[in-house]
Amino acid sequence: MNREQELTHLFRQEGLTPAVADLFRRIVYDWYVPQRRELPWRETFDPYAILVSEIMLQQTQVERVREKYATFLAEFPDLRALAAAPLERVLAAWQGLGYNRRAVNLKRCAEAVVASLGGEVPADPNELVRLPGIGTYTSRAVVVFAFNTPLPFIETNIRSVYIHHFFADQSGIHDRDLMPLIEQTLDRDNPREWYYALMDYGSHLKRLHGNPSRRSSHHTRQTPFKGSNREVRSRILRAVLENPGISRDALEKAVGASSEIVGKNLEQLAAEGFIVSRGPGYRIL
DNA sequence: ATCCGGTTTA
DNA sequence: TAAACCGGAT
Repeated sequence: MNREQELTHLFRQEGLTPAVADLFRRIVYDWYVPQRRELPWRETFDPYAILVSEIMLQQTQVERVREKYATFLAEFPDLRALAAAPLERVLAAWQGLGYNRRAVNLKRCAEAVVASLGGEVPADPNELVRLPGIGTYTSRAVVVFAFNTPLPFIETNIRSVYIHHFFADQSGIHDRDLMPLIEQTLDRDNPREWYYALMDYGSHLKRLHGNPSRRSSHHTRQTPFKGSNREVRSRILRAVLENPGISRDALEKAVGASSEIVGKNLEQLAAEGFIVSRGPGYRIL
């Protein structure tokens, strides 16, 4: 019986005892130590840089973030720089990452921290989660990675690890059943490194075992991008970014959608703080 | 053509 | 709970 089978067996026999937790951590760390991914945001403890990386990593693969992270930080090296920057520059730096409202929210975070939190990223997840675009995952991940604080949290790679080892032949698994296991197996001596290990190992398991996270009750499939409103929206934003002051007519031509569709999206983008109508045309707020 | 993923709003 | 939100890799 190999170590993984032993883990499954022991877990079924006695539940998540300290011995089972130890064996589990050993399996994860033994895989991780020689395989550790070198990622730029793992080389800093700057809470701002870590916040930037976590926002970028929402819904976005590591390889796509890697380069943008460096150029973004070069242009906006700290919270105050980002807070003071024109939104137009921030959105331009964001192009290629997708989900542009993350960039708007990130800038708003910077403004809020500078305006009312003394310019320091809070070390308390309950403070962080009040900021725009920061939910339960990001608030805890930032605190764990920036301050090495032992807090339980879950995202897709972590989910894969726990489903693979503790729910091997089940599906429809809810996060509420995973969180206690995450809590009880947390390496309290070095939570930052432990979560790196979980994430790298989980990413590996997906390639090896066909994404165990699909067996989560939280797994969803995105509708096609082609022909979607998301596509129209991104084209509008890009057109305004590239042609400040663009007229409504030119915008409709550039986007290739009906006047009704463009108008509806323009309203939404304005309501979300992306775009303003000024003079004859449209520009970034 | 299909796959991947946190947060917010309804 | 469901639906909306992006772009690049495969």
